[in-house]
Amino acid sequence: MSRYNHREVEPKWRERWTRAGIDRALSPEEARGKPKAYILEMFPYPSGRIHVGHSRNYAMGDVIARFRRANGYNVLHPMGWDAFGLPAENAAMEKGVHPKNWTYANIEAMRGQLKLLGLAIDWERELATCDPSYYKHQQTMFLAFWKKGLVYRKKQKVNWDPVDQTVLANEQVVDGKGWRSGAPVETRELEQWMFRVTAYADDLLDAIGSLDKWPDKVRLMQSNWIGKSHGARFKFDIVDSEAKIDVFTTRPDTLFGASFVALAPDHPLTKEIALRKPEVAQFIEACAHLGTSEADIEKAEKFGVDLGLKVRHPFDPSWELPVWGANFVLSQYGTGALYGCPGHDESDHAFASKYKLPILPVVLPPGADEATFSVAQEPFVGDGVAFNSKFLDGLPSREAIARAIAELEKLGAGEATTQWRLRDWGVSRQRYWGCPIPAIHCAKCGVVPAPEKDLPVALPEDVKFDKPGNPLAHHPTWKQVDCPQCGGKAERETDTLDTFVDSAWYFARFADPQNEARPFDKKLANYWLPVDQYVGGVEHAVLHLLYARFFTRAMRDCGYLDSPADGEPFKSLFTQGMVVHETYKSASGQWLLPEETELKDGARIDVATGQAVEIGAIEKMSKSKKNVVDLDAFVTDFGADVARWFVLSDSPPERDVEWTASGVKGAWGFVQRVWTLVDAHGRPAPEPDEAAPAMQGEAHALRQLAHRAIQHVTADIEHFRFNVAVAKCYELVNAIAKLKGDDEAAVFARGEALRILTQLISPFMPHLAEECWERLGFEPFAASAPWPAADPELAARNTVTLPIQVNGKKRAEIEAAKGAAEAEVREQALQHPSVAQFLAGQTVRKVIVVQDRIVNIVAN
RNA sequence: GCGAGCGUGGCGAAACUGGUAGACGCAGCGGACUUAAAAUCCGUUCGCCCAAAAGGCGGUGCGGGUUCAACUCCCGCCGCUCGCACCA
Repeated sequence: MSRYNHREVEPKWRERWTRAGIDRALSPEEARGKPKAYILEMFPYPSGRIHVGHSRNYAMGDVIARFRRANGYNVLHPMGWDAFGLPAENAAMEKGVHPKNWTYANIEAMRGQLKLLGLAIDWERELATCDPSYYKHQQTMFLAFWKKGLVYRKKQKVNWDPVDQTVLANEQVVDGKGWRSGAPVETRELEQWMFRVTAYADDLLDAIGSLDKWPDKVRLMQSNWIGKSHGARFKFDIVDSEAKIDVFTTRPDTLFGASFVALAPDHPLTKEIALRKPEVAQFIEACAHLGTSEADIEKAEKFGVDLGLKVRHPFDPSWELPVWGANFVLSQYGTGALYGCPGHDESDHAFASKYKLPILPVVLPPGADEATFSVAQEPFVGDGVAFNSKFLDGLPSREAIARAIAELEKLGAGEATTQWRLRDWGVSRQRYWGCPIPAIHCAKCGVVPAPEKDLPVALPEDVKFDKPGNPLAHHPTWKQVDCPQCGGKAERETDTLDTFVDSAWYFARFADPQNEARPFDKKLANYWLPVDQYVGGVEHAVLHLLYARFFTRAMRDCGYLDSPADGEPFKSLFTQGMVVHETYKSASGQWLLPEETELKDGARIDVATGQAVEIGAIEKMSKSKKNVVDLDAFVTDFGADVARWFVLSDSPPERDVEWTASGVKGAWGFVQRVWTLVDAHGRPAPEPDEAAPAMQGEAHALRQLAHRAIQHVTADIEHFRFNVAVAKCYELVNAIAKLKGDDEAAVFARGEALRILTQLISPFMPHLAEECWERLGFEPFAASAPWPAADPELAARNTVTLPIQVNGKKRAEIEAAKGAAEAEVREQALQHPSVAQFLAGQTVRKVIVVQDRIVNIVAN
């Protein structure tokens, strides 16, 4: 009897796998007709070290990758590093390390840690986005996009992060704060590089419908983000002026309920009037001081100022409406101006109530009475029937909208339009540690592309981080260059690309990561894409996934790839839950690592001081709260398999799992138990196709259970029900342990069950599986063995236990042949003694027999 | 405010298209082995009634409904989580 020693076993098998090269993805030619499966986990940012919390994401992808491989797929399961980004520069400033050295040292450390997990990854395809051999191609594509009109420059108000000293995309502003720094965002006007994401707005929205293997939640979030609304855009003529005010509305049917027009504080007209009207200038000033955080918005009252202008109603030139500046009008949405219809819009109602503007009802809710219906207290925002609206009267809202638009078009005042919430993606970042934008500014020629032969435009390495701002711009010589057009003195663009650009196409690069001439070979990309299974956190539901969808379309339209033709990079997406852990705080208020505490007499104490520890919320493992469990130490103590098994076993994969000592203990115990059983069996297991000796009783029952387990676990892995698959494995182990005896039948059944168990746990605990595989007399690898096939006859049930209910309450059980005739089952049920007892003195009204399921007798 | 999801034992959770609620794990309890502990193994565990067994009653956040049958479907509440946030 030998105890399972993971410290020897795990490294041994990893070494053998590597030597045999079993994790290498085959070329399309080598694959010879095998179907392909591209399994990918969102690649990590090399922040320093990996903790067990990170492992869940990779463990899930690895289960799928190994499962697909066992099922005969040519699997691509690569790993890379999202390696550009601010933390490297912060480290440079804090510790004086060069971002490059810091990043590569982290990659080195994290690669070693990831390898400890025994992931079936094709490491030959590893890439880092900060490597010039990677970003060179990104620059090439940037130029191609530029040529195609998908890249442009625009002077724009931008979100400026005062702490990180850089521009942020709208998507990176969370509650008015920088997503990374947490500092309140300011606005600045800057010349920006933009990606024309809106060129694909319609397609990006429509295609969401075809992403049936994405979580509904993510699809909804993307739809909302893109935010398409249909409506009308039209002009109001300003009284005593040639000028007009352009507005957007989704409800032109309520035009006869208009009582004012409102402009955004930074609308050009508002600003113009502010020059001569101090109260308007004051209003603008007041708006600028309003915070944009959640709390601020909630308590921000609507306010405005009368601009002193009048406009004519498009349907009735004699009807004049006042023009106001209002704080609730957004300059970035629509035209930055709207007409207020207080009767049928919440904001307009609040505004009109405050400033005593007319509130007119023009839409009658279904069932309401025209004579008594009022909107004085509450606006009605739903659909109904137009009234008080001249030629619209009597039309249902939908028709009234169409009719109103037709009228606006006839008058030449406006037209139907579509409005998007989605805006183009500003990608300029005033940082050093990012992909340089391959453009040159020439005083004579303007902004010109860097010549393709000069790519990559590489980052200089001799940079200083001694002052705030962009070190590239401060570099003494780097930006000096000759204009490729006129040959005169010119300057390089010093902005770098948002790191979300790097991650918007890395999955395509994995198809052909060593290609020097091109981003990737078209044929290879066509072969591997789309990613069949993508696994990552929900936090990327909008940003990364939207950008990747945009990029794939842009790459397709610039001729880099043909497939996926629909431009969808990720066929199936799974968003996994986090690993959470209790947080601990010392008496002095410092966060403590779990290992800095211990349980003593049921209370948790600080090891250093012996004082009680304050136990905080159970949160996502994070460095800042120190509620992390280091991977290396854990693997040394318990092994990678225990970590993998545990993070997949306790909770459904989409839900968070709490890392607990007892859970670890359970997984550890299971590993030992499996090994003990295999080891104790002490002889080779039968080959999968070996004929079984005749048997009945417990041995036969074990065979049945094992073959059913194959069916269950197979379906569970397919459907991402890892926790249920794990439970089935426990069940199988319990059954194997129960079967005693050393006769031929028992030995066969046990050996077969152990072989099946080994194969079923192999995607989850690959090291243990190999050790068992070898002990059972197989070679070379459990990891390369075909997935076990269930014998349909064994897995099938020939008898079923049927519950018998009387009036919906279970009273008895009977054994019946599977598929037994209804009449037979019915008789058996009615005659059952405990059923008869309940039927005494009652009349049977009805007997419901659901085949192989249940019998219900209705009596009274 | 709008939208989505969730709510099941002491805990994490199972339950396929409505068909035996609580699989499996943790913790607990009892036992075996041990001088003892750890480890391991075996048994047991939703609550209530009954001395116990047999058995019965109740039970999936709350209140109603549909159905022979509801964790599952419908209506109305309550609570939690996430996303969006003055989008005209």
